[in-house]
Amino acid sequence: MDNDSIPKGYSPKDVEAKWYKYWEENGLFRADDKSDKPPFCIVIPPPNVTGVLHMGHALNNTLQDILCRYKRMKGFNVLWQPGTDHAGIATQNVVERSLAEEGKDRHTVGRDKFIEMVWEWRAKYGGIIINQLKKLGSSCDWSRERFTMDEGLSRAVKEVFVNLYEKGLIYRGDYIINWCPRCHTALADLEVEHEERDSFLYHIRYPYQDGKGGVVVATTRPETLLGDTAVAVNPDDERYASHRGLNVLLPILNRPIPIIFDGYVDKSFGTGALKVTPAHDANDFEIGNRHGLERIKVIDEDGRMNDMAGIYKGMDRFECREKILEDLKAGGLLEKVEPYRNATGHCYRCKTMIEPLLSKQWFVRIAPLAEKAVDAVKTGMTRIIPSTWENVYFDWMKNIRDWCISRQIWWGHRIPAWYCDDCGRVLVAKETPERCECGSANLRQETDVLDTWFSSALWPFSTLGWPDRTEALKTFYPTSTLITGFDILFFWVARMMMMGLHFMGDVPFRDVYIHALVRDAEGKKMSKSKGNVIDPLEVIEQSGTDAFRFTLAAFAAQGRDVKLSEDRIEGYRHFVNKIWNSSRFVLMNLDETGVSSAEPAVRSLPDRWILTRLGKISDEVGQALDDYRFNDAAGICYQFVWHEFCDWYIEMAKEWLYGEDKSMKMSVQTTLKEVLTGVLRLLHPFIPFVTEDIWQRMPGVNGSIMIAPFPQSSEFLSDNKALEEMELVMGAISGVRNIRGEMNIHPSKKIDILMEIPDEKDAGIIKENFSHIRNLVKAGSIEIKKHVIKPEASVTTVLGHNQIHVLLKGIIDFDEERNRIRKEIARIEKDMEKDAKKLTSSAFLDNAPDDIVEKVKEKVQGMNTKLEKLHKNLNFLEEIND
RNA sequence: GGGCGGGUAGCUCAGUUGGGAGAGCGUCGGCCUUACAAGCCGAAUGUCGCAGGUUCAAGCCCUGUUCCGCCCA
Repeated sequence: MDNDSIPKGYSPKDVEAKWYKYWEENGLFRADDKSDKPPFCIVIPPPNVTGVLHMGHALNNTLQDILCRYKRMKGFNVLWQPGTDHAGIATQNVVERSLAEEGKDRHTVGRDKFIEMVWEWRAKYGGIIINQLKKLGSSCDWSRERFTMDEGLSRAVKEVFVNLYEKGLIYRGDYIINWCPRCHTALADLEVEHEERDSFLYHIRYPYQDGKGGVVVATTRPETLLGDTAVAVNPDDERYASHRGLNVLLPILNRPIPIIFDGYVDKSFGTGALKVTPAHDANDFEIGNRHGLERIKVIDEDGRMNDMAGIYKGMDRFECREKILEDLKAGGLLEKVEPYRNATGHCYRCKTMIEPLLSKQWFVRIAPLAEKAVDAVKTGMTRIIPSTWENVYFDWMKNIRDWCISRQIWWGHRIPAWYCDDCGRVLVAKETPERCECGSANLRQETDVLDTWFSSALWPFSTLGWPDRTEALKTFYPTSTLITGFDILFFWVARMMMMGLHFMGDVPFRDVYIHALVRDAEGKKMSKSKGNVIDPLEVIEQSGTDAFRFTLAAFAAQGRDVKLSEDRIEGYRHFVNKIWNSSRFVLMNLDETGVSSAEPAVRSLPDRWILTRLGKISDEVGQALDDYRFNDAAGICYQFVWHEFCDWYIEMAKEWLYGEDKSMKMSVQTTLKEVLTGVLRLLHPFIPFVTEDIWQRMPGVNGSIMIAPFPQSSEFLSDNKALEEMELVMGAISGVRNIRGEMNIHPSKKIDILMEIPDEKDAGIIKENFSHIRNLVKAGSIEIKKHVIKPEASVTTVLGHNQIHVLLKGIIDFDEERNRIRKEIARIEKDMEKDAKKLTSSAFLDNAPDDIVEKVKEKVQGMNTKLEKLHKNLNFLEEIND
C-alpha cells in the first residue's frame, strides 16, 4: 500500500456522504418481513414534520442507530422503522404564519384549500429532518418510511376511533378543557405547561344580601367573578358555620349566589372562602357538579369577555381584570391585595396563557386502558430502563384523567363522526355514512380533528401495516426496544402502551430505554431564547458525525443529563483521528506479504496479550450494549484502542515490523490486521463512517463492515497467562520510564540498566522481551542477575520482588534521589496503613470472607517487600558521601 | 405542598451484588522518537455535601440535614 494514498488526518466531509449512499444503495438498511434470523425492531420516535434536528434528536437517534447497527452485526433481522409526525398544531401554525404574511388567514382560504396548502408545505419542507437524520448516519429502513397522515395510518386511526367508540371508551361531553385562545383549540392536560410567575392574590368582599358585611374570598383571577355561581367554604370551618343557607351578592352584578359547603376548600388558604366559577376552572367545575350549580361562561374562545359579562363585554380577559379591580376598589369591595406566586398554564406550542373553558369535546376514557398498561410494566412484560422511571409512569397512570382528543384545528385526522340535522343522532363510522338511521341524508361531519398524539399512540403497529395482518406485523410486533426521552413518557409511551395492549393484545415493546436530556455545558436546558443552543449540524460540519456520535454515546450515562460543550466533542474528534492514524499505520505495514490467513507459527507475548484483551473487551462491550450502558461501551473501546492497542501493542510491534526476522514480522502483521478488523467492527456501531472507510481499505475485505459480525471473545486467542506476563513487562518499562521522567533524562539519551530478578520464570519472561524493553525505554545495555549489589550511581525502582537499577553515573543527584525514595516510602506507608490495621483486627480476620482476607494479606505483604527494598536503597544512599 | 435525581480531582463526570477512589479535559515537566504535535513520555491533585447509624469493612446500605436541578399539583 502506498503511503500517499492514505491522508495524514481523517477528514469526515470527504467520506460521510459517500458511505451513506453506498449503504443505502446496497440495501443494507433493509429489513426482511420474513427471515430465519431473530427479529429486532425499533420504531423511531417520529420527529415533527416541521422539525429541524436538535440535540435531543441527535442523542435519541444516535443511540437507536448504535443499537440497530450492533444488532445487525449480531445477526438479527433488524428493522428500524422511520417516519414523521404530522404535528397538528405546530404544522398548522407554520402554514398560518406564511398566510399571515400575505395578509390572509385560514378562514379566508377555506378548509379544503388550507389543507391542500399544508400538504404542499409538507412536500416541500417535510423531508428536511429526514435528510438530517441521514447525515447523522441513521440506518433506518427508508423504504418503509411512514407519515401519521398517510393513507394507511389514517385508516388505522379511523379503525381505532370507531372501535373505542363502540366499546364506550370514547365519548363526547361538556367538560372544562384547556383552551388556547391563540391556537383556537382545546389542549390535553399534558399539553399545558405550568410556569410560576409573580402575581397577586386579591381579597374581594361578597356582601350579604342586605349589602352589608359579607364573606371575603381570595382569588388570583378577579375577572372570572362575573361567572361565579357560588361561594364555597369548608364544612369544618367554624368561621362560616353560621352561614349555612345564606346567600351573598356577587359584586358589581349584584346577583345573589349561595354559600355552599365543600370539603375541597382549603381552610388555611386565603380567607377559607372560595369563589366558584364552574365554567372557567377545572376544580370549580367539579364542585359545581357536586352541588348542581349553574355554569356561566363569561369568556369566549378569543379570550374576550362575552355577552354574559355585561358592561365588560368585548374586553380582553386581562384588560377586564384591571377594569374590574378598579370598579371593586371604587365600590369598596377590594379588601386587600397581596403579592403572590402562582403557577399558570400556558400552551406548549405558543406559550399563550391557557383559558379553562367549558366546552363540548371528545374524550378517551382512560382508566380501563391505563390499568392494563400499568399491569404490563408491573409484570415485566415491558421493562422501563432505568427503572426509576417506572415509578413516574405508575404515578402518572394512577392520577390520570380522561384524555381530551378533539382539537379545533384543521390539520389532522378529522373525527369520523357525523351529526344528523334532523334527529340529532351522532353516527360514528369508518366510512362516510349516506343516511342516518332516521332516514335523513342531512349529515354533517364533525369539524374537529384528533390530537396528534392519538395517531402517534398507534405508531408501533400502524407503521407495520395494521389494521391489515401483514407479515411485518407478525415478524416485528411487539417491537424490541423503544428509545426515547422522558419528556414524552406520558404523551407518547404511556399511550402507546394502552393502545398496543388494547388493539394488539400485547405490549408495543419489550424494553423502553429512557435517555436524558441534552443540556449546555452549565447544565441549562438548551433554548433559543437563552442562546445556548448547540446546533448538531454545525457540530457535524466542524467535527464530523463520528466524533459527535461518539461524544453523545460516551456521555449518555443512565439517569443523568448530558452536558455538552464543544471542547468535549473536540476530545473525541481526536479519538477518531487516533483510530484513523493507527489504522493508517497498520495498513502501511501490511505491504508486501498481504498477510496470510493461516495462524502464524509464532505468537509473541504482545500478540497473545492484545488478542486476549480484544476478546475480553469485545464481550464487555457487547454486554454493555445489551444493558443499554452506552457510556460504558464507548469508554471500554476508547481505553482499549488508545491505551492498549496504540500505546503498547503498536509500539512493540514496530520492532518486528522494522526488523529482519521475517516470520516475526508476518506474525505481527497478522495480529495487527486481526486486531484492527476487530476494533473497527467493535466501533462501527458508534462511529460508522470512519470504520467503514478504513474497512474498505483493508486487504482481503469484502463488502460492508455493516454486515461483518460483531466481535466476541470466542473468535480470538485467549491466553490469561499472557495477561500476567505482559503486566510484568509493562511494569518494568513503566518503572524505567518513570525514572527517566523524574530524573529529567533527555529522551534521546540511552541508559544502562541492571535488573535484579530472583525468580527464574520472571527472568525468562523479561529476557524474552528484552528488545521491547530496550526500545521502549531507550536502553543501552540491559543486564539481568539473580542477585545484585546496588551500583553506587543508580536509581532504583522496586517491582515486587524485582528491582531495576538505572545506572546514572554523572547524572544522578543523590539528594534528589534520597528525597524521591523517602517520598515513595511515605506514600506506601500511608497506603498500607488501613490494610495493615485490618490484619491486626480479629474482628476482620474472623468475619471477612477468606478470599478477602487473603487478598489483603497479599497486598500488605507485597507492600512490605517493596518497603523493605526501598529502605535498603535509602540506607545505601545515605551511606554515600557525595 | 408532593415526588424524583444530583452533590466524588481545578472543570465535566464514571464508579452494577459493600472489600485496593477512576476517566476525559485542564494544569505542570520533558520530547518533532519514520501512524498520529489532533501526537508521545512522565508528574501533581480528593475530609467522595454535612452529621449520625448499621457492618469486621461504607463513595456505595439506613436515618437526619443542607444546597442545586427537574417533574407534578
